[in-house]
Amino acid sequence: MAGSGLSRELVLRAAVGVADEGGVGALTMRGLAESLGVEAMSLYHHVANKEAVLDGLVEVVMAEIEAAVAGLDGSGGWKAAMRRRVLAAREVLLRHPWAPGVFETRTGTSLAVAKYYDGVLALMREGGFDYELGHRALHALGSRALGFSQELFAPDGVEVPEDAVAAMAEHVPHLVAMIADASHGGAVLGWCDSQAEFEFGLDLILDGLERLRAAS
Amino acid sequence: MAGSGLSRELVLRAAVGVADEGGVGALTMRGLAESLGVEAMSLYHHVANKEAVLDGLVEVVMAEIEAAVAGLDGSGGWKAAMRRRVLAAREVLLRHPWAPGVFETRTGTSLAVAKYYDGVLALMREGGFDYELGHRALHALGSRALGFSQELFAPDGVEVPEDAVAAMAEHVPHLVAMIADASHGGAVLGWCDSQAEFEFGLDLILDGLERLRAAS
DNA sequence: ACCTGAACACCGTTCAAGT
DNA sequence: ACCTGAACACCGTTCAAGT
Repeated sequence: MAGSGLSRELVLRAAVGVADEGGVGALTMRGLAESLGVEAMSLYHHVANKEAVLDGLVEVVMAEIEAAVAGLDGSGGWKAAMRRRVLAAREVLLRHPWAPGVFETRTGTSLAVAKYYDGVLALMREGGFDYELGHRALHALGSRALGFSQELFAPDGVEVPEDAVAAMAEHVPHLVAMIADASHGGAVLGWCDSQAEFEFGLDLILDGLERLRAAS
Repeated sequence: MAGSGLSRELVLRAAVGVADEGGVGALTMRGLAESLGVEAMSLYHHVANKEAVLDGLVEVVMAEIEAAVAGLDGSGGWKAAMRRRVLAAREVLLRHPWAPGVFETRTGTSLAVAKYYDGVLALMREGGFDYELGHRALHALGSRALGFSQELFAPDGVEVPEDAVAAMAEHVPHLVAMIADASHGGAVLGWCDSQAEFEFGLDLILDGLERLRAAS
């Protein structure tokens, strides 16, 4: 009777909301249910278990990425098109900072992710890659094709307290000198413009691949 | 009286053993205690909490890596030396397949990891990098400097069942064609020689960096 | 000082019962 | 068909008590 109207979609949408707000650590079946105004056990009528919720999270994010990628300009050669695609995917992931961590535990089983990489491979095929180089290119890009890479320090722009840096200083003289040298730097390890760094690494790989393609 | 003689070191060594056998998922305070023939609460006299155990795990693995890297041949220029260093680190990580996942949740706070990257940066400095390019190089390498990168499919050599591949086939035509084309391939997604793929990606980045260094 | 049992506040999940 | 309360088998961790 005009009841709750719970559904798999509603559950997953709520799960994304919970994760966006508090990270995957905050995502519990009980908490998720509460955010839907329902009892925890009701969720099990729409998803098999928590693993299925996490699988669903990947699906939702991949759908957002596919939507962002769908309307993209394909001109300017494979490299330019790939660059646009990756940076569009990255923008989606930046809205869901918990997503990379979830992806890492499930790539390999997700059809949505496989489809995305299929599109990436198609783009390279059109650009003149044979399957062997395309295959290696996929591995060389790795998660960068989806717009993320492991950060070394202070992953999510976390500020490292000044005294922790001081305590480290004598053990990592080169890192300290590097920070001091950085024109854009304060004395924190979280100073990096990670977008610029991401693009640098991406271009390094794309340029390398283009060189190999041209030589093949 | 010749008692248990528990210590932080013993606890961490046992924790590595548990993780090696069953993954981090199998690592619980209660289970860890049992593997030491002790009550769970005894652990808290030697480590602050579970987070501290995970921090310690990183320390232990980094110590293994530093030991492996210490005796390495430094000849042949920065690129050759770096390649040897990264592959030596990778060998250690292959013995602890759970380690990358733990690293990803704590790089940024680990002094041991910072020290390792300090060494990597030192190597590049000696090879003629200025701090700015060295900085970018660290980000471009990312976790590859430690010997691991995100795998796209079947992360740990997990075999994807044949029927799952068949179900995917119509949605990922290029991936299917790529697999069919692969000379070394059966019809599974887990076919890759991931060591060769890792080295390909590593060399792509190292070659790109050397080009930039030489031009600078 | 180090170790322990009982207890607390959480988890995911099962099951039998409700409507 | 969908939702629920109680219960089970786990967690990490605190606390007061033992030696």
